[in-house]
Formats: sequence, C-alpha cells, structure tokens
Amino acid sequence: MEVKKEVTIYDLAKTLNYSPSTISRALNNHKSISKKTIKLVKETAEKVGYRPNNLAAGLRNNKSKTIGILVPHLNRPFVSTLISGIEESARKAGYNVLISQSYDEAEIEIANARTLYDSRVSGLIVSLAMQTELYDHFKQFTDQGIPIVFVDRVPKTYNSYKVIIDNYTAGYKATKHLIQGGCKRIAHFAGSEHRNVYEDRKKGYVDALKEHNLPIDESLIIPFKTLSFEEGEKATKKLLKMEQPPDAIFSANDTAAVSAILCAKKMGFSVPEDLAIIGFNDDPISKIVEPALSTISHPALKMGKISAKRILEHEQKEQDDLLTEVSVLNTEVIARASTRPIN
Amino acid sequence: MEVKKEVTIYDLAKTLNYSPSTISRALNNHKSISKKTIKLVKETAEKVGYRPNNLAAGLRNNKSKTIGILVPHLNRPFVSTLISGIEESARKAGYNVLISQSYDEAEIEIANARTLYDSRVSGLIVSLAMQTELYDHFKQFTDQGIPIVFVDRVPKTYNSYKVIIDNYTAGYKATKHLIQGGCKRIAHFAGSEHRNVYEDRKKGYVDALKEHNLPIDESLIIPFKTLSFEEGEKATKKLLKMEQPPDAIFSANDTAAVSAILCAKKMGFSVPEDLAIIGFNDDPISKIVEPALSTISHPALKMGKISAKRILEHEQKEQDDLLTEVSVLNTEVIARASTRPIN
DNA sequence: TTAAAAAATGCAATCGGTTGCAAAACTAGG
DNA sequence: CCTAGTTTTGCAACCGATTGCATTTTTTAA
Repeated sequence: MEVKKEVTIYDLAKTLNYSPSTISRALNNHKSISKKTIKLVKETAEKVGYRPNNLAAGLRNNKSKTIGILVPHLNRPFVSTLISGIEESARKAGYNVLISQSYDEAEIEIANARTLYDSRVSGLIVSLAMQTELYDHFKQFTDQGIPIVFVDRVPKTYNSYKVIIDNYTAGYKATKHLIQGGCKRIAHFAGSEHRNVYEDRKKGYVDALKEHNLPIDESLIIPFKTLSFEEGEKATKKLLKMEQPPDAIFSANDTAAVSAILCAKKMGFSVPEDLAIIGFNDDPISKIVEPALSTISHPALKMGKISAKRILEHEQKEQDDLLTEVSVLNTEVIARASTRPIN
Repeated sequence: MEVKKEVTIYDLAKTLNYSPSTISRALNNHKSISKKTIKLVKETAEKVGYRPNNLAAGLRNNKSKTIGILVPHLNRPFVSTLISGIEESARKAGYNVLISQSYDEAEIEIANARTLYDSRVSGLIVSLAMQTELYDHFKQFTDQGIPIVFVDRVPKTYNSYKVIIDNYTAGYKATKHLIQGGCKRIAHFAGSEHRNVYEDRKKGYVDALKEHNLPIDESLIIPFKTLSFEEGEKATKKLLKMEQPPDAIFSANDTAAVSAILCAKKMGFSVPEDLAIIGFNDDPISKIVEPALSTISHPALKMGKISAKRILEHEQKEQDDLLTEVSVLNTEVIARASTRPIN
C-alpha cells in the first residue's frame, strides 16, 4: 500500500518560496508576518492538504495541547457526563483529550498516571480510585509545572486545583429532607471513608440527625465497598429484617438506593410510606424507578467544564501560583416520589 | 516555579558512558544489546526517574501509539461501555486513547477527524453521526495507511474494518418475539434511515411481519429523529389514541421504549397485556423500569475490545491488505416482563 | 535623496528519540 | 597468536515544527 507523502511546512516553503519559519509563523498568525503572506500561506496549505503535525510541535514545546483524564470507571453516568463536559471545553480550545480508567485500583491509577505523563499532557484531571492513599504518582506532574485538577473524589492534602460539590451540606440536606418528611430512624448507605465524598456525606448525615435530636445508631450506618446494586440489596434486606427497621435510607449513590427501593417493595414494604429513600447523583435510573427516586443533583457536565477551564487557564498564568484553588459547586435535593412530602 | 530538568536518554548515555543509541535500544529490548547492558540501563533509568517522551518517539516513527475515538455522544450507556472496552485493550498494549464526540453532527465529526489526524493517531475507531453521508474526512487516514474501524454505526460503502451486530436479525428476532407472544398489530419506533443500524432493524421487523403473514401498516412505523424520551412519549400517545391502537411496540432503542412503558401506563394501558414493548440495547434503565423492559442485548464491551484489537493487529500486518473486514457479533432477545411469554 | 525606524523574512539550532550502517569488541577455532 | 565470525556498540541523519536573533525589505520622515 503506497502511502501518500505528507505535506510539511518545508514543502509549503518550497512551493511558495518562503522559509519554513515564515510558513510556521504564518500558520500561527504571528504578528510579524504580513496579512497578505498569511492569507497566501493558509490558502495554499488548505489547497495542498497540509495538516500540522502535533507531535512535532509538541516535542518542540514540550507540551501536547492534550488534557489527560484519569477516572475510576468510564461507563458510569456521572463520569461519562463529566468527561463529556471536559471534552467539549477542551475541543473548543483546540485541545485533545486522553482518557484512562483505574478500575478503582490504586495500582492501575499509578500506572496510568505514568503513561499520561509520558504523553506530555498539558494538564491532568483526576477522580481518585476508591482506595488511593498515596499521591506520589502525581508529583511528577507538579514537578514539571503540569496542572492537576482533582474532581469529585479529591485528596485531602494534595496541593492543586480541586472541583467538588459540598458533600457535607448535600448529606445534611438529604438527611434533613427525610427528617422533614417525618422520618425518625434513618439508615445510611456509606461509601469508603478513604474518599472525601463519602466521608463528608456521612458527616452531613450525622450532623443533621444530631441537630434534630435524633440518636445516631451505628447499626443503621452500613459501610459499603462499592455501593453496587447487589450490595444495596443485601444491606436493605438486613435492615428490613431488624427488629426495629429504619423508616428511611439515605444512600450515598443512586444505584444502591434504587436497589433498596426494589428490594423493599419485594419484601412488602411500601415506599415511601414504610420506608423513604433518597439517593445521590441523579442518575438516569432515578427517574425511571417507581416510585421515582428522590436524590441529590450532581452537576457532572458543569464540573467537567470547570475542570477543563482550570487547565486551559493555567497555561496563561504565571507559574508561581500553583496553590490550592477549590471550586465548590452547589447541589440540591431533587424531591421525587420515594420520599414523603415535607410537613 | 522552577521546573525540574527532565531526564533524557542523552543524560542516561552520559552517566552510563554509552551512546544514546544503545540506551534507546536497551530500553526497547533490542536484540543486539546484551542482557547485562539492558539490565543496567533499565535499572539506572528507573533510579534517576527517566520517563520516555512519546512525542519524540511518535515524531520519529510518525505514529503515536494512540487510538482515536470518534463517537456521537460520550455519555450514553452503549458508547461509554464501548469506550471502556477500547480503553482496556488499548492500555494493555501500551496505547493511549484519544476521545472526541460529534454530537451527532456531521460537521463536528469532520472537524474532530481532522484534529485526531493531526495527533497522528495509530488508528481510528468511529461510530458515525446520525446524518453523516459523506466520508471524505476519513480518506486522509486511509491514504496514510492508518486503519479505521467503524463500529455499530457504519457506512455502507467505505472500505475498512467494521464491527457490528446483525441488526437485521436482531430486528427480526425482536419482532418475532412479540409475534410469538400473540401480538398482531406491532408498531415500530424507527431511527434515521441514514444509519445502517436503524435501517436494518426496520428491515428485520418488516420481514418478520411478512413471514408471519401480518400486514405492514405504515401508520405504525414511526420515524424518529433522535429516539429520545420525549419523542417516545409523543409517539406512544399518538399510537394509543388511534382508532385501532397497536398491541405491541418494537423500539429501536431502550430510551424510547421505556418512555413508551411509562406513557402507556399513565394512559391506563397495561403492559404487556394491552401493549407489549421491546427495546434495544439493554441499557441499565431497562432493568429498572416496571415492568422490566424486554430488549436486545448489545455487546458494547466486547465490540470495544474487538475494535481495539483490529487496530493493534493492523500494526503487524502487511499494509497491502486494507480490505473490508467485518466482524458481526451475536445478539439475543432478553425477555423480561414488558413482553408476553411465548405461547 | 537618504537615514532611521518599522515591518517582514530567513538562518540555524533545538526538542528527544530511532535506526541503517559502520566500527569496535569479543569469541572460537586452527 | 591470528583470523574469521559473532556480538555489541556508536555515528550521524532524521522526524516536523518552533523561535531567538540576524538580516533584508519596506515605510516614514527629514
């Protein structure tokens, strides 16, 4: 298969009788090139099918106009929407997007961070794996002045950009919503305490109970590993078989919450009368399940766009200010049929 | 912010008193380098924190160990799972994955194809935008011997790899499943005829009806633009208000099918007794809706893995055989509660 | 008309690996 | 100890774009 020779700026230079430097500058709208020349060069480039070689430019500049993404799983509603937001903003700015998933394993996260680094990404957007506790694998980026944006699942200590929601308040609001519906024995499906998101949601839950003088019953706080459907079913079964079952559940995600709805119904409990349930994320399934799941909004698209913006802006900035910069987005309770109306 | 100087093979060469060529070869396990040297070089590289520069290597080789992906929307269950499969296979082979979404617009698809080309991807995996009819923007890849894998939504004519399901048979099976449940007046939610997937599903539907001596009623075949929830509701309403409403719907996707279930229930029809419904894709919502949606399996993860494999294998091959090579995966009816049991 | 200022363009080095070919180092056999 | 053969390593060009600095061309003003 004969491969067509690619057109380079050298070819353009030859045909137009200019030097490669002029061609390069013309293509980049350099101010020292006359508009006439720029026009000529661009038209010719178009005509002969010239395509820039990002690898060459990237090598020279030591950065690739590429944003690297590192997330636990690509095929989850929140994550894929987040990425969609990143992609949209990045592309508008002429940036490409490299993705990788850690499958919630710290080891894979580390390996992927290396690979992304090897591609000399201009910036990195990370949502941490469930159990990641060491952050050494991000140091190589920081050392090179490559900006990192942690999004949603962020480290407590690492010095960088962060884009999050106020999980504490969200957990508080969710719990309060249940209390206002008259619930008194509220269980919680809790995620890994390693991750801020779950830790904070739980804190909000606890504080809401306290504030309304409800007892904290440790047996109602169920630690989850992955907040999966199966785990949710198991937990619900266990809870509803208690002597004194809860009258509500605040689940740290929608998947487990939906499984709770289905499981409760199967066991003859009615939702929300016997058991009110509120989830977290506003996944598509939350609108479909019956009764529709009350939940907490999670502005995935917006978080993606902001994350990308942080990276893109960073390029302009003086490098001296790589301090922690946290963006906290608002969330709210989306009241549907799985919780009782507020008194 | 002082940026640490990066370690290159030249630095390694100096410290080890070897030439850069030897270092390069050692790092790539070239056979003409002694095992002793390889070991030494690799250990030293590790110790001093050497990281390869993919841009440099890519420039020299004119390919970047990167797979480009071009899909309509990232945040759809089928697509994000497809990408997850691609990512997994690619990463195992040391490849990176660049993503872009066309938002189902031919124009954006064209622009993104250019950008991906500029990054000198080693291969391209594409699921076409809804209305794409010209394929010129893929020619630049073919001209350079860069393999393209069309997946799911593929062009009819373009010469390249394709990974699809047998949409015709799937449509046929879905319809037959309804017929076997005793349905006689079966409507169809049809997607854009520009895309093979929808065209073929419809053909399967038509042929199944014919084969069972059921009339083809054009008023029961509803053309959809995007197969969205809203479109589904509207279509369902219209159908159920007919003098002689259908007793079943075969929807070309799950989203519209689920909306049909909800809408029918709201209108007082019972599913599947009055109206049986079958969807397509096996999205997460199909298991959650009540009654659970019967549907057609769609092996997204597998399709992703196969697509990636095609690209990776292509590298080995002699370049002469860039012929069409189609992989057709099996799908099956997943019978749930929204269709009647087979007689 | 001419010198000075401004605008436009070119030279050549550089980014960090890769690779064909030549050369050096080593091994084995006589 | 010498030579042919084998193994290991080095030289130097190359991939394509970018950019500081020098140089040429054009414009402006005296």
